[in-house]
Amino acid sequence: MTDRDVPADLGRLWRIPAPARLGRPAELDLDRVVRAAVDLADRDGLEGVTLQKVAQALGFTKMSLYRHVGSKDELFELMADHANGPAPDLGDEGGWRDGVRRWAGAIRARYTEHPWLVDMPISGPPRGPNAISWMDAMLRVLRNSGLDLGTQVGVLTVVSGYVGHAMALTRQMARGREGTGLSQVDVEQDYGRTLAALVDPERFPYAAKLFGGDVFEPEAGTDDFSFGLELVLDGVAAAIDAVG
Amino acid sequence: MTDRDVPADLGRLWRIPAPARLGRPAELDLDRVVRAAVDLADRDGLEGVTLQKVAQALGFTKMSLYRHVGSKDELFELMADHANGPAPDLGDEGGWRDGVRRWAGAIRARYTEHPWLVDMPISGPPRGPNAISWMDAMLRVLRNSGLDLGTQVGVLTVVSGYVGHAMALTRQMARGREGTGLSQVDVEQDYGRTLAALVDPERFPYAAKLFGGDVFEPEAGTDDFSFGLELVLDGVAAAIDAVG
DNA sequence: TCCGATAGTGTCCCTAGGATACTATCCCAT
DNA sequence: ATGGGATAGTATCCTAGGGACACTATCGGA
Repeated sequence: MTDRDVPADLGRLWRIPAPARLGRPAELDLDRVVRAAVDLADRDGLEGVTLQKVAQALGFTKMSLYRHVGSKDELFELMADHANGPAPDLGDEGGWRDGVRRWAGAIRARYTEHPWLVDMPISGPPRGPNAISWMDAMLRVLRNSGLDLGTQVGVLTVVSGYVGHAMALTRQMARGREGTGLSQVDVEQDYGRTLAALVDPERFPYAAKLFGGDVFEPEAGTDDFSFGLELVLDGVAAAIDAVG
Repeated sequence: MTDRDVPADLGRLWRIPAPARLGRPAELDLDRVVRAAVDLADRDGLEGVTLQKVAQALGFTKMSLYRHVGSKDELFELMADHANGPAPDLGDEGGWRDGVRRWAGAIRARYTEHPWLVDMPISGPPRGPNAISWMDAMLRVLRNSGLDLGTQVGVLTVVSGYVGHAMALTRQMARGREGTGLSQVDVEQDYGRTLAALVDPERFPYAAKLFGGDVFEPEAGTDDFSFGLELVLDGVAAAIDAVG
């Protein structure tokens, strides 16, 4: 029940204050380290984050960071939780479907602010306080849906998985020809055309039809993100109907 | 239409034979390199794949690999396409829903054979021949669904995203306490209990209810994978109904 | 037979994460 | 006030990885 035997990294994630405060007081603190790392990632991407550079940005040496962070992987987890931030208040208007939509939109906005979040190696189920706050927000939205808790977690998994995956795809599309001044539309077009040259209609008839067609040509691109989200929401609706 | 101006890495992905065959013939070839790398990853995970070790496994020097592979990232892409393998024949029994179910099960099996696939940084939309074959298989399954091509691609995105994300979660759960002889159930239980100590009911009432309850206690664990998949399938069904 | 293209090698460099032993600093009890 | 001990930050070193580059070895064709 208490903080006893919480592993050190979890303690830092939750900012549990160290019990003793003896000796020389720290100039640096965890949040400064994490913030510096997040700033770096915002500018240069996840690859751009090295202990060296983080320390440099703070005016300390690389090794001093290890006083506050157990390893680079731990720093990554801290960065992710920081960048996710606490979930916003989603309000109560419109029932569960609107609520989930708002939840998805809100977390999508975070991904947009911090695109490197999608590059983050998935480090298991949510552990940090902010991750938990997003979880809490979703469970709140679903509280009157009639679904049992386990199922609500299942819905959470599917929805957050969808958002993450959709963002990753968008991101990597945009990243492909990064230096070049090509737009998203250009990249998709280029993608479609290049593959059209490679995909043999004998071998892959259906895919060939896709690349041969104009799906990847500039058009009134229906909002892919919304499409997938509404599809998932329809699935949730079915689950709720089934429970009645 | 021809192979002209296909980038070198794509050419290698599709195994387009080099136009000229002058000079000293190669002892090594792309497939041997890729296979060795995949074997290594199967044994030691993605982290265990270094150019050094791949070369060593083949009895060559590290730098010789660069004759066949442009960079480590390219090797990763080649590995992924190789590990995915060509999609199996999914048959025609049972309509689209059974078909998609089989598709998901089949690709899930590949993830199980090559768990490191989920660690692979998402490198954008499918580019390799095997990735295309999975795409083709899904489009084939959906060919009589009444959905237009763009929507079919949307369904593909959602389904494959779901499978990937679900596998990643499962994997990282299992990975958490790897050396320890704990079972999946133990890990989930430990996770739930640890977080129960951290999640304050005032701050996160709904999440606290979750961790305070017995959702993460050993029980007849409903199959999480199937649950999410059926939810997604219900969403697809709704999309198909909407089109009529 | 030898020229030139290609395959594979040896060596070097840079960067990264991290271990370890050190010095500097400050609180607290005497 | 003061010195001992705990803590913060530093200097130095190591290992490993990716990759550049110049080199040698080996073959096919004119």
